[in-house]
Amino acid sequence: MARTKPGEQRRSELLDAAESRVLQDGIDSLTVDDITVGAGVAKGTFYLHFTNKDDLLGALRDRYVQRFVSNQRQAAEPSGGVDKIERWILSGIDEYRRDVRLHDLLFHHPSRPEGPEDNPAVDALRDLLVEIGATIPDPTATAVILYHAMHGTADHILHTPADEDRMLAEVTRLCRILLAPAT
Amino acid sequence: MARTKPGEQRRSELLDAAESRVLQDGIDSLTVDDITVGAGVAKGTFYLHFTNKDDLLGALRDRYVQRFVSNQRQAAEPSGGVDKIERWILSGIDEYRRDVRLHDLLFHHPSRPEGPEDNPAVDALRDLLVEIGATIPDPTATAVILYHAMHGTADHILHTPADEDRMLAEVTRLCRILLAPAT
Amino acid sequence: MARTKPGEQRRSELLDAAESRVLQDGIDSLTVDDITVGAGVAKGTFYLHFTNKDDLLGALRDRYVQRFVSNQRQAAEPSGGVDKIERWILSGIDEYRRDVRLHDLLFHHPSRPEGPEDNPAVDALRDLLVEIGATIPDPTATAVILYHAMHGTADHILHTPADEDRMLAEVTRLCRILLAPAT
Amino acid sequence: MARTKPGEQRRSELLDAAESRVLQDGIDSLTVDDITVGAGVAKGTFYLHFTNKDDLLGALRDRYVQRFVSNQRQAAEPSGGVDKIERWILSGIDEYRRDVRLHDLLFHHPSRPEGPEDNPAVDALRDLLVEIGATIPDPTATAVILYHAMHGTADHILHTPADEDRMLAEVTRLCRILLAPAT
DNA sequence: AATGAATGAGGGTTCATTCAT
DNA sequence: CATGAATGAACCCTCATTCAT
Repeated sequence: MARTKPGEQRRSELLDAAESRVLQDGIDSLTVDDITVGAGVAKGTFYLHFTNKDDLLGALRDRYVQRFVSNQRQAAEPSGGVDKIERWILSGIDEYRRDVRLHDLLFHHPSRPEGPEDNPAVDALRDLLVEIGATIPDPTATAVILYHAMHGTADHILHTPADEDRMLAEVTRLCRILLAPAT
Repeated sequence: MARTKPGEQRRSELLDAAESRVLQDGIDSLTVDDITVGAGVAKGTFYLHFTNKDDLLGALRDRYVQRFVSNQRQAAEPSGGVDKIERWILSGIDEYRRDVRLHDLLFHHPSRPEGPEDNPAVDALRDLLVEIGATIPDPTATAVILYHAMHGTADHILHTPADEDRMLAEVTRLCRILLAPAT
Repeated sequence: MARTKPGEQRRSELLDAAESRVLQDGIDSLTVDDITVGAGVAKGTFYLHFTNKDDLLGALRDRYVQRFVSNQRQAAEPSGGVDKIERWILSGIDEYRRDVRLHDLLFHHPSRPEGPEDNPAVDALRDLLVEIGATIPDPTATAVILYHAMHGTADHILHTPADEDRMLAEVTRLCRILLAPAT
Repeated sequence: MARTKPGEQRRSELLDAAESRVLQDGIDSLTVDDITVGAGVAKGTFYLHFTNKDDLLGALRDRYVQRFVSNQRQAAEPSGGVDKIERWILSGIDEYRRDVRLHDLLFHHPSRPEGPEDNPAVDALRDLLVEIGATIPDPTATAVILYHAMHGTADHILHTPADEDRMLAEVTRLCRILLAPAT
């Protein structure tokens, strides 16, 4: 039986198996055994691809962020002006809602290394604000706030799905108000 | 030496010791031994006051929330109108900044029981918005967003202290815009 | 069932169990499980008395040395002059032969911390040489050599028991020659 | 690139790599990976030349002994009489000092198979004693003792370099006294 | 009310060895 | 001859919880 696979694929399969377990039971109960059994390999194989469990968690986080920003970028692409921001925000909320569980599990876990570690999503949003030439005093500050409003909105909708419509409406209002050309 | 103390005091001392260790090293590395040594009691004493470690963590969370809302209420008290909201927000940011580490450690930890579990701070903010008669379409939605903007701002300032002024300015702007009587 | 025992006794029992396993199979195959099973306690109990396996090995070495020098001292006590040295040497050989296996296992093992770490037996021998007023140019150097001659003799007898008599005779000759008042 | 090399050379390179790693970190931490990486070959190649790790360690020991006795023989060659013994001893000390670390690492390690296994160096010394016609009652016994005195002296000088001169003087004295034609 | 010795399940990591290519 | 991905048994150590005193 051909057991050898290209390195990238094995690594991916291990990440997939880990992600799936994390979604089921969280990081704390995640064991290397779980992962390797899930990926159909022996325990030692894990250490051929990751130096230890934290290394894998880091890889999981990187993969998450990469997927996220790439999706969001794609969704906002076609539009322009304030619409672009709105779409970016709304697609972000959408994506968060789909993945928020994984997000929180991965990023609100003590295994995450300390340190500032700036948020690529905030940076992307700031760039977008600049790009559309929004008439705002401080794009960075606005980006931070919008980003957290987006995140909080997604969270809230998850906890209270009934509030979905009103929350989306309010976020939209916030967007328009914050970015409206001051008259 | 009289080693017996009133139950409430022992319990408090254990909570204090635990909180102090959590602030130093996080929850994951917190052991019952740490706590009892910190409180100057034997290991078994812990189980006289808490049924298990998670029970203590829950008590720590309750104490945190109680302190927080009570402080914020006090700070906003004297003012009225939009000022009251602004004060509430700014004092919240202030307090978060002082305690955000403990907050995140306690509330972003997998030991926290799952489930919706509504946020008393958001409720308090909504009540405030209603109380001052803000002319907004959806006080609840606005409260959610303002709350997360507040939290995100505090987080960002912690990571990037240099941004303090601009962030506070932007949050103030947000408050005024969102709550401004629509003209 | 009264499971609690005085600390010193538990510690001793663990040392005994470990020593016994080491004598059977050497240090490399010694596991903490072996030790605790041998001592009739749970695994965790081991770590109540030793910080880790190396710590226990160190304790085993200390105990060995203490026993050794104390026995040797006792054997040499009654005599005086060159006789005292001879007795010390011969009792040392005797004891080595009884314990050489344990000695080598403990002291010729990589787990032993590096570093000079002077040999208490050599020191004791030097003191003895001085005490009896041996007419030798360099008591320290003579002590080193006699000590190793003793050790080597014991080793050789163990490997080749048939040589016992001749080896003891030669060591005795060596003693007398080295310490004889130069004429 | 032509990766194939004559068997003897590959084997030698593997031995060299292993010896070098042993000298740095000891046998316990020596891994087959270390060796093959050090020799610039793949892991599997190791098993083309040695049946397992212990096999390689045995080869390392054999090589060591071969080198040692051949060097010592060469050093003693030119002289005769007691001088020859003295030279043999002193060159032995010299060589031990240079290689004692490797010696101890290789020969005081549990991986060494058990059993009597007589010492070729002692045999060589006994032959030498007989050859020069030393007037001693028991050449074998004397050889054993001299050999261990030599080894112990080398050890001591390594631990306490300051004692070098006095130790060499004492060993010389011992040689002369032990071998001196009894008057 | 308080103690603290004892428990024992649980999991991360290492590494010699194999074997399909 | 040579490769190196894969295997999986083995073992140390942690720590929440119990319970006899």
